Amino acid sequence: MTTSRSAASRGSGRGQRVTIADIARRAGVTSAAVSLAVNGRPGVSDATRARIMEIARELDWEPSPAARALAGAPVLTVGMVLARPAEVLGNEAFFGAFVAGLQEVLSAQDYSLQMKIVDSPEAEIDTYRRWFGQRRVDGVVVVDLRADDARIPALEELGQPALVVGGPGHHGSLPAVYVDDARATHLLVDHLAERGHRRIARVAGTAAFLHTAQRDQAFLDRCTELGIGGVLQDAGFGAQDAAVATAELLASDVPPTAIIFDSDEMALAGSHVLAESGVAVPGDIAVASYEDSPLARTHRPGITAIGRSAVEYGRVAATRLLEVIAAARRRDGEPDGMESEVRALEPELVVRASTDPAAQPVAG
Amino acid sequence: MTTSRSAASRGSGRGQRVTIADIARRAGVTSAAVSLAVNGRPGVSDATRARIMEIARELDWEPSPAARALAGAPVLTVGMVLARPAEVLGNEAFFGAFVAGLQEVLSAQDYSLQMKIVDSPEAEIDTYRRWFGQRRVDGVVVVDLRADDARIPALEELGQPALVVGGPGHHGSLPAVYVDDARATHLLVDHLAERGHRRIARVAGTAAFLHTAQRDQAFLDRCTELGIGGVLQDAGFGAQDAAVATAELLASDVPPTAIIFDSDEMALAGSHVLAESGVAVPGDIAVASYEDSPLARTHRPGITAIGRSAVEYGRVAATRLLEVIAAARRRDGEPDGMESEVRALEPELVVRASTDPAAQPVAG
DNA sequence: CTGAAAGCGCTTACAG
DNA sequence: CTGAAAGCGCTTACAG
Repeated sequence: MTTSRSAASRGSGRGQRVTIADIARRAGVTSAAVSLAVNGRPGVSDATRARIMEIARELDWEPSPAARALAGAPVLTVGMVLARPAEVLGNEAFFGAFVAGLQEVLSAQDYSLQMKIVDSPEAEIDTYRRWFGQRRVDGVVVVDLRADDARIPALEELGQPALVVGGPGHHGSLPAVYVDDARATHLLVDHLAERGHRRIARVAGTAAFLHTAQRDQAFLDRCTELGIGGVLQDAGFGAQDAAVATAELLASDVPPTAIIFDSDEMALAGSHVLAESGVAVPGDIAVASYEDSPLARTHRPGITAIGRSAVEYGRVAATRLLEVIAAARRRDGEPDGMESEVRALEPELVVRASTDPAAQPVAG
Repeated sequence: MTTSRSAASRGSGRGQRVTIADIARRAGVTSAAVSLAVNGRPGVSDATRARIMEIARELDWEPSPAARALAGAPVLTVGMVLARPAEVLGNEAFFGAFVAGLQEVLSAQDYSLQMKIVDSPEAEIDTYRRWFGQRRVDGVVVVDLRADDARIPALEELGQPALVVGGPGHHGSLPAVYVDDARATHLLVDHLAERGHRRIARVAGTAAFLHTAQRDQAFLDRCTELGIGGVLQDAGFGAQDAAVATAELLASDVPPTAIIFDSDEMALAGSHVLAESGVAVPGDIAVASYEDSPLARTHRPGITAIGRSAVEYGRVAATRLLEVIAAARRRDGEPDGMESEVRALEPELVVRASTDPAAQPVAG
């Protein structure tokens, strides 16, 4: 510590940082002019703007996000907090794919995703409060929506940009995007009914989540409408539970002739149980899934599934959240009405051999 | 816009933010004293420190990350950039699990993960440059290590905390954590050899990644040592390619009696092909995987795999990076020697019925 | 269209 | 152990 470098090592970094002051000096203008120029705001002539931009490029200037944030500009970060154990998330195909889709859109707009894992919904709400209090994020995306979710009123009260993934309903006045699960359920049940099934089971995921309840309801309703027997089998979480649920269905007095699973992971696990028990798919029992994946596709027989990818879901969510953030910034506190708009993703059915032997050419 | 709120709406936020100045006023000290107190630094008496902390809590004070960062404190964020398409990432079980593990450790230390998807290694390097230039991150984790990876020298030159996931070798002077792939390969090959296999195939993933090459080498070497026939079959990416590779192996003149796949996704896809072709597992051909997952476990027969979970890998990586960041901060520019230390995760073999019929009780 | 200034909320030497 | 001040790098009214 013999050399003096107090000025450099204090403050923000390595010392040789180039700032708008440097650019201003070179351009013979004030730093305010530089700020206006680089942010594309009116207030400088085209000529000086061009000169300033050129110098900024020459000097390899990078704006300081900290300084910008401190001065009140957006921090270009959106947050997502997950109240589930890491192990569980890691096993969910949905999670990685959804995040990847979010990232793709956010990165393209120079936005970052900030994630945090907590262990309770209370801790999740607390995190939102702190994040917005600290101005750490410009907005948040809320996943794993539940019925009467405590996070919704908390977020409404905070009055900050938030996008709910899930619904419809139970997202209060917040904007939301969701896959139309009722529609997806109809697609699945109708397809099976058309193929002659009269006794269909649904192996359902975690009951706490709203979409699970919605699928349950739609499933039962549709079965009633079509006059076919619908069986509901709860299966908690993941592959293990789905395997158990499938075994239970097999053991019942009158097993179903078709099973719809809540995810590809569950469908695969269930299929393994069927195969092990010598049950032919789809000959004895047909199999379908609410979620598609490469594994569902390469499985033999290929598994009929709802084809809305989680990646696409992530993209739509990110796009919508960015809109909400932009709107909030524009009105700066005044409500605006249209930002609570809800957007639904239309599900599509991908028919494969697990429900239709003709769907998959032998040389596939 | 009739009400005046210029002072409030300018600057950082909603106006009613509580700052260390507010605390200082209430406590009858300067804001400098507050700063020292809340950061646990010496310079204030225990009594005033306690009083300050109490007031901070009462006022519900939250430090401003922007202000801290601008004043030179760590930004409590680590970055990870991925040069792969979102779709590919989304399908990788490894990705989600690894991120979940990272998150778990980082969140506990109040650190955030910042991710970005780019479309080339050059863009990745550029992102590192900008992130550190902007002081957006305190460190980065580098994944998908390649042989002679251009990112390594770039990061070395930047001289900022970085942790390489992968190796050994090819990570230059940077600290690294890796799963010992040579060891994992021995575990797999030896296990198969012990069970009498004399012709083993390896279905390998993307050739560009270092660990693929290392597994190739270790595989060939070990086969030679044990005097058994080793077949290498390249399979590019994911389920589809693995299915094709497996079909090709089946079509060869003398098919192997065992196949080792690079990931659980590939092993599952390959198993589907085997099942479809009427090949008994493990009777005709045994199957093993370098990566475990719930699906590999519930598959029938359960798939023998290397049991080091990606979640755990993420945890170790985060822990190590945090150490490196702390060390860098302590020495403030002076090299320190021990932070380039490399840490290896010891792989474990989980034997299941895909290689050993006795391994899985029928009533599993 | 341009200049000069205040302010965002902290941290960190430097004097007392 | 405590006070007073400078500085981090921006943005945003406000005057000219």
